Amino acid sequence: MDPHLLRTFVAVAGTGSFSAAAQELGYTQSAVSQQIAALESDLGATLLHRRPVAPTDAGARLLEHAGPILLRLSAARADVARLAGEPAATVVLGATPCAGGARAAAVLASVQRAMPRVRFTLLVAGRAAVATGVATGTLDVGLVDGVTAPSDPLPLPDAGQLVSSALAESAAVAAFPVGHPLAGRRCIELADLADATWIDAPEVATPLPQLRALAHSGGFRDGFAYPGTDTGGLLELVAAGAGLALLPGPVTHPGVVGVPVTVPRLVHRTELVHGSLTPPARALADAFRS
Amino acid sequence: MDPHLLRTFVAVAGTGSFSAAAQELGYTQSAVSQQIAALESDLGATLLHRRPVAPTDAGARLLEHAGPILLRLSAARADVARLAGEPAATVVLGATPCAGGARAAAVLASVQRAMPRVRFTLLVAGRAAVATGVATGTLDVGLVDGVTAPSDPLPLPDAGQLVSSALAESAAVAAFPVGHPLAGRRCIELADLADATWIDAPEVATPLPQLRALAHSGGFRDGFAYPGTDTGGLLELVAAGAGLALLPGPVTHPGVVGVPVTVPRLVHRTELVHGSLTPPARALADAFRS
DNA sequence: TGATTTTACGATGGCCGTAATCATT
DNA sequence: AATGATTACGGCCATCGTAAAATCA
Repeated sequence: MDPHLLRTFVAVAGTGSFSAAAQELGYTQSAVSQQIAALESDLGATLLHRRPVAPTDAGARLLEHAGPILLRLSAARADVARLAGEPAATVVLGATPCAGGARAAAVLASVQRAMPRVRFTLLVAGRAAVATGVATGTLDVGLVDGVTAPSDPLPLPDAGQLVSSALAESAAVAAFPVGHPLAGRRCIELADLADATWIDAPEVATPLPQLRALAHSGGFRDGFAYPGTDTGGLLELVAAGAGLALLPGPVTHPGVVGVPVTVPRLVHRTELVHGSLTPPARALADAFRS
Repeated sequence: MDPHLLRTFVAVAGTGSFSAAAQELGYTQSAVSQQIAALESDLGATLLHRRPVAPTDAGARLLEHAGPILLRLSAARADVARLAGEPAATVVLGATPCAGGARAAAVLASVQRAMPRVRFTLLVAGRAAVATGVATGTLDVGLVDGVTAPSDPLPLPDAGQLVSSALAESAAVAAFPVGHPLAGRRCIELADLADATWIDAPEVATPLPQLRALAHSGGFRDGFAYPGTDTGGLLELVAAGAGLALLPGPVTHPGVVGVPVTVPRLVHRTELVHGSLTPPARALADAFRS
């Protein structure tokens, strides 16, 4: 199972086309066809239905493994490179929208002042992008926020020895439109909200699948998807009655009421996450922790 | 980073010799040398010191990744094979020594009676062996026991979607030789034992590194190592004053006193663990859970 | 019929083994 | 010296690209 074959397999499964995958990877259609054939013969199973091309059961199962394997592979490469290469003259901090606030900017600026020779950069991206970026070495340090139970860490993709430490916690708040029957409550149980319609805003609120996991429930019907990274825009949708959302911290938006979730007690936590650190990156991480 | 190269790298690092690794893998010394050279040139870092051959810092880091990657790779292969291959006529149950007790045998026998066409087998092995066996498909179902906090699952090597569910829990008990100053206590805090000498018996008691993690302490000095799988033998050592041990359940052995650990509250739990299940393996798993 | 995957085939490159060389104890 | 890693070299196999054939919509 050559990683190359794995990579073209996920490309083919992702694009749903041999030719598109070939173009994406800089191969010939023929080469892709041969690679898939080789992989299938190696594993002794057909991985893809052709015309239309879609993963078989076995292929779908392989896909679940392929992503993490490829991720870990590049994490290993980046990890070794960081340890063996010359000391990097640049440090990139990745942050999710909510985590990369004023404090992040201030810390970054102060460390930059202390080490003028090193170039510090801030890069805002989604949760998954920050986590994989840190794992693969694209980012030196990550700031990730999300909602969990107080004793549990934030769920991160497995890419080896990622260190994460909590920086701050605040209450997790469910956002209702005014006039919603539950909007008057002082506090609320998550289970009561399983039947409501929710907005799936994975970048700025809590991803729905995670919400279902936290509540041990299959509910939480999703209405709109909100791929944006702007809290205000999401709250507009909530005010308009498009659905509920589980957000960090207090909600102050016309037409929206925030109620803290008490059972299970949920917190919005921002965590600092990193792999092995170059010296300047270590300085940045230490600055955040102090 | 071809998995082949990774595999020979861990073999070389493990044996501490190019020639030994070559023999182990069925290669020539020359081939191994070339593979290591290729890997080092690919990663742009020297991974091994030569003469004596020992991993460099970068090599050690790579080793931390290589194991899980290789494990996951074979897990993927096994997973696909199980899903695509013909229905297996044999089911292998792996169990750690403490977990594979009378109940395991009884359940196995009853399922065997119900499905005479399928061959059910019990295989007793260490924790790690059972877990990796389940992950790589060598074992269909695993029974693993160990000590943790009540709310935490047992730590398992990451090999994808392993399902684990608790079967039974009992108190975790620290074993003292009679006459030990703490042996008279009704209950005990783990932190009080950090300065004591412990026997490292990873197969039958709690591995010391895990103990340190549970107590958030660097203590727990290790005296003897006890690689065996026999509780009686370990308790002989305890009685002789060789050190303490953290064990499942009540201790009844001459010269040894057991005291339950209360802070943090620790339990000895046996978990049922499996990946995807063939139908007969599913029957076995269901029998255990009911 | 047309788009798309598969097969055929020749060329290139990679990898292993044999054997000679080099280095360290 | 002797053990053990590296380098040199030749042969084999794998994989890619070009191009023709086959297959499904």
